[in-house]
Amino acid sequence: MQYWLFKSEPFKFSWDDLVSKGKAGEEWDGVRNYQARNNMRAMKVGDRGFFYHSNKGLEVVGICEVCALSHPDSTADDPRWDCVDIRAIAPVPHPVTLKDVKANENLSDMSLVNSMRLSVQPVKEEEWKEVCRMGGIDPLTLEPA
DNA sequence: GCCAACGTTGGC
DNA sequence: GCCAACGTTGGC
Repeated sequence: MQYWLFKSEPFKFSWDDLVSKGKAGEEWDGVRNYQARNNMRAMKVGDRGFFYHSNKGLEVVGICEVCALSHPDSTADDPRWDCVDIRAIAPVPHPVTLKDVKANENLSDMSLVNSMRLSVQPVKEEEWKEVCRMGGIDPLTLEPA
């Protein structure tokens, strides 16, 4: 399994919006950046991702799961844009802020810090565990820890 | 709301 | 294929 991070501006599409979509999840459309698209093309069903609120909040608020492989973005009129579908699987009990991430030396290589503008990012397994720990969630059971 | 960073576009 | 202009992202 691989790990990822999805950024969204909460006033456009928030964690609560994703939760309200339930098991069916939501097409992660609108991405018009090659690197982000390539990341989505590399995803497999069952891969997990952090859901991060950009602009407002600036924190990891939930954990989601890829529930459909990349496919053409239904909102794009250009066939080069693909996207996956994701669904919410667990909230993060104590949202992990960008400030917290920046302050943690173990996370100094995270894309969130170094590739600020990339909206769909890979997350290393150690980073995944560390952010889960900070957020008070067990990375295996997804129960509060 | 500002502006730095950075990706994309398009003229040459 | 270079690079200036431009648009967008996203933290502050």
